[in-house]
Amino acid sequence: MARLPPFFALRALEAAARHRSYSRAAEELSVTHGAVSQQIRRLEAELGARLFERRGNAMIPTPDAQRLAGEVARGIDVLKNAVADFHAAAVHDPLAISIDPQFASRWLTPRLQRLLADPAGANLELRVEERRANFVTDGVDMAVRYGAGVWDGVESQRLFSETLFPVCSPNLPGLADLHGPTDLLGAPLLHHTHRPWSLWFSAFGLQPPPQQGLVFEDSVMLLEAAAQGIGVALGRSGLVEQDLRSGRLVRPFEGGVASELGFFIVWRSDSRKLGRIATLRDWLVAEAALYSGAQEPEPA
Amino acid sequence: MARLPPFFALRALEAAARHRSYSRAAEELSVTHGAVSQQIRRLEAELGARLFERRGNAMIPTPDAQRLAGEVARGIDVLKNAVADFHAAAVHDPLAISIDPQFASRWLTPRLQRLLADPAGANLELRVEERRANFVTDGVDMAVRYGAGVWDGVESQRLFSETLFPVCSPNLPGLADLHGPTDLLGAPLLHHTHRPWSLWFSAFGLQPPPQQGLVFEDSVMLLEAAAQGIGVALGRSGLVEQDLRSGRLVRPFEGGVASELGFFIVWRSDSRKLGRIATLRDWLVAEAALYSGAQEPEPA
DNA sequence: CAGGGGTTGTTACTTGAGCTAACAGCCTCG
DNA sequence: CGAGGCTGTTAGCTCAAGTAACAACCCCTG
Repeated sequence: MARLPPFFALRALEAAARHRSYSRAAEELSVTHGAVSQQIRRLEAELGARLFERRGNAMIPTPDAQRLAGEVARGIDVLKNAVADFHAAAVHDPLAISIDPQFASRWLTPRLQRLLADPAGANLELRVEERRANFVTDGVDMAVRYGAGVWDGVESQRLFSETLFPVCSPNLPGLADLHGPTDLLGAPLLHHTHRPWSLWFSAFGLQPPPQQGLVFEDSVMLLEAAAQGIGVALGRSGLVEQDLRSGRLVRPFEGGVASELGFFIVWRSDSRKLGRIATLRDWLVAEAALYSGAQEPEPA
Repeated sequence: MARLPPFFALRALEAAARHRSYSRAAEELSVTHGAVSQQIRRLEAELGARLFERRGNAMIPTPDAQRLAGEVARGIDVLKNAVADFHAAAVHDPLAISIDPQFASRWLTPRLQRLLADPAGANLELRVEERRANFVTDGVDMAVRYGAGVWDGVESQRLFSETLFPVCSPNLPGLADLHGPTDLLGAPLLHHTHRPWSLWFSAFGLQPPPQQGLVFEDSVMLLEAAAQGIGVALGRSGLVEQDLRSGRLVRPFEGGVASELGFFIVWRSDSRKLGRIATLRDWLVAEAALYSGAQEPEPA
């Protein structure tokens, strides 16, 4: 492929051919006429052909130069459009959101109608996916993730603030002897894969017991076991509220630990769609605050 | 219209996206990887968006960057083609020749078949036109002109070498008294618009008489008047040969002046089609030498 | 026809964009 | 775990290219 002459020389040619004047071209390109003159002279040397002829005070392009200028104009247009489209994409392209499946099904779906009716819900691309999407390479603008709210190179905002505390059946044997955190070290503990008891014990400066015995992946099953009086489970404020109200579960003693874990809205602070991200984020946060508690989803 | 980012930055983006590697891109662009890295960083700053993400040893473009790169590639292609077409035009475009009408009708037309059958006659654009075409602005590659062979900024080669000498009727009164140039000063002179007697007299260091009396535009009419014994005409070797052979005209005394005027092939030495011009020029010159004399055309 | 305003040609000089070079950090693979 | 390969980053330099200023030329107008 033939080497491309200096780009600015081509621009100068194009502008000069259009204006039929070096001075006008120079003005348009914000340089002096001398610069245009030199560029075109160099271009003529490189192409091996005269491109302009001076006629009085006008510069007349040769037919060949005119044709070349036209083609160059097309090329420049393509480039300008490419850049313009890139910028426009930040405004018009869907806001791609990678969403935790649990969050999507248990929390977002019931609110989807409301979201879509709101301006914040315009032009979204909701991707419900298990894996943690890569913001840059996957073209994801925003994500809803479960975790401690600390991820590399992204900003995040907590959607729900949740408290962890022990719960058990009101009929649990030895319930009366449980008066504080230390007492739990000897009690039968029910474990959960993603919310280990260690979160609780370490908050009180205690060495947590090994995560052994019954380990549940599903919170519903965990709480069911607790309700049956098999042991003490670590409950989440959002999830056990109903059971506490109904008396199916009780708290052996007061005192909760604010959990670091939870659902977070995550985004890159250098995203080009920051404005739209903020709008949606604020809507989600407001919505979460509105109905705090009972409907919180369970992470995978 | 949005400002275009530095062209080289766009090239770097395009190459890097294609290779998925700054090093490969740098290689292709004949710069160091650092240059590519900087260019893309600047481009990211200017566009306000990440364009690449490092994944292990590969650089993955974002979907947006990929799309932009594709468009940029198109733009670059348009430019490359524009330049390539420009170069190709020198080889494939018709050779445009501006031809003096007299030359075309009296000399070239009878040889047109031969010319077109010859490789030199391939892909020509013959423009028969009175006015002197401008090589640069009119896209003319070559011309056949009548004159002294001296024009600004162009090269030329004489097609016919012609000699000027006095001719008259063998029955001209006082013919016997004409023995040399000086004698003509007193003789009745027949004038021609484009070949004044001054050409003749000044060659002998004589002050030419004023161009008054009978002034012809057409050589045929001029020679006709001379044959009728009205006066002495300045004859051209190419044109009067037949009349001399038939005895219709005679030369009062020997001695001719090489005329500077004549038909010339004219071209620009900086033409991109120099090779093809030379081929055609040589054909014309050879052809003119072949049949020198009788068939020479008359300028307008 | 002189002269003012406008245009391009041309040159020496200068400046800063952007490249190189070199080193560091990180990844991959054998 | 080390070698080789990739990109990130910085300092520093280079030279491509623009400026500025003058010259030449054109055109129009009073």
